[in-house]
Amino acid sequence: MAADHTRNAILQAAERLYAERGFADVTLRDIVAAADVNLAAVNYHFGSKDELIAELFVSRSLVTNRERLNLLKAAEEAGGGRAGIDKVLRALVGPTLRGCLGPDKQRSDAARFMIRASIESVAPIRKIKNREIGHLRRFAAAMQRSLPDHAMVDIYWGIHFALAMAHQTIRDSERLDKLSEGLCDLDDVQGIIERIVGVSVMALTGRAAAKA
Amino acid sequence: MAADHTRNAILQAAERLYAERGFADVTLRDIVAAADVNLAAVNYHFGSKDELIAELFVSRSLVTNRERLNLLKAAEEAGGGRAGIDKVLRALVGPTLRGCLGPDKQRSDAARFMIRASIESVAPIRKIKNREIGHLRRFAAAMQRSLPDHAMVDIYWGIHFALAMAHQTIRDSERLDKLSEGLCDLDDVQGIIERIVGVSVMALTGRAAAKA
DNA sequence: GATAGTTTCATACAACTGTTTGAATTGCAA
DNA sequence: TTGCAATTCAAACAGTTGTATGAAACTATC
Repeated sequence: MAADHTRNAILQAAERLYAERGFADVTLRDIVAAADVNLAAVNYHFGSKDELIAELFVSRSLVTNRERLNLLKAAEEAGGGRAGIDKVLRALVGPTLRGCLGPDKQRSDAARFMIRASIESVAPIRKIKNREIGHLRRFAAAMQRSLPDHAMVDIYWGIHFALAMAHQTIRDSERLDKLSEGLCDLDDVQGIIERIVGVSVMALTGRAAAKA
Repeated sequence: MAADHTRNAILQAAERLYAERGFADVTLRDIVAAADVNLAAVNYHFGSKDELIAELFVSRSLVTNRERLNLLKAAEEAGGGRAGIDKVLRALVGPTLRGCLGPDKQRSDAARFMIRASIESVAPIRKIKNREIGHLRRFAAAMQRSLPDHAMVDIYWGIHFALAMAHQTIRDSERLDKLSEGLCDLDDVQGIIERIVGVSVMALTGRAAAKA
């Protein structure tokens, strides 16, 4: 249908503008101007501004979550139902980091949008984030299979810390870059992933991780 | 002066309201109503809404930063100019965590305000945060004295990860609580500090930390 | 107790926001 | 072509926001 054209133009323009300028100072009028559609089109196609934002965020989250679970599944199948803890953690933090870090120039609107979403915490997105707990539980279960004699409480703290490091690196890569005067190479995504996985494995097991 | 009364009433009301409801949906009119002063008083005493927010944030930050540096200084003096890495890290993450975690009921408006400030990222605060790098460098220097044969790049990553864990625990304690179904005790502030310090020390040295 | 400076107040302002409306247009099926 | 639904459009709406104004009420000094 031709109507999809308008819908997609709005989604694409919104994602780009939010990625570039943040949620706070992008108005519907900015979006419709960029998408070259009428102001009323947003409410017609999405119901409200918040639903537009939510749809953007949900669709992007689904992609990341699917990738995470695929990696986890692959790792567990390769290990006969049990994956090494480093592999589980790599499946947890890898997709997001790969999506959101790396050289600025090649960062997609989608990636920058998700970075904004994690920095700015706007109402419609905040509500959705609360539903991601079910997703994390599957990683908790996998980690328990990987470390059968660990207490669950330590596993939860392990997930929490791993996500904290990944998240903060995405959120505030600028501060680390300034603080270290460029010493910390934020374009070396694979190196960062290994660093975070390494620390997380040590946090959980008290000893160094296997190399990737 | 009697004029200070109005100023302080505004500051106090603003802090309480921002702490309770966040920056997004507290207006100047809410603040002046709670402070029982005239609408124009905010612009008269602070210049603008943003300057009011900035003043609140700066004054609260100064308190935390001073406490951090006092702890660091004390630890270094006790160690003859060099503090154990665990003590440096405890000085870095302890004050914020003690201020912002612990049982809800006893959390002050100031603490909840700072939590909001870290979650919601509003423009006037974002600008100020960029100036905190000088403060962090003093911790980097102390860590270098503590671990003289470590590369600076690892020390920067250590600071980054330690702050990441502390910050995320404050930001998203709710998610961890839900995920772990209460298993992770977020009221045990000292326990959390030791957990974060422990992981950070391991991340830096590859071995377990000394007990507090 | 008059005066000058500070502080308060009610009110208006100007701009911007997301949303709604109802008519015009388009696309498609019969 | 006709009829009907889906879509687009310009315009207005209703509400909110932070800020400015100028007069009034204070306060302290001489």
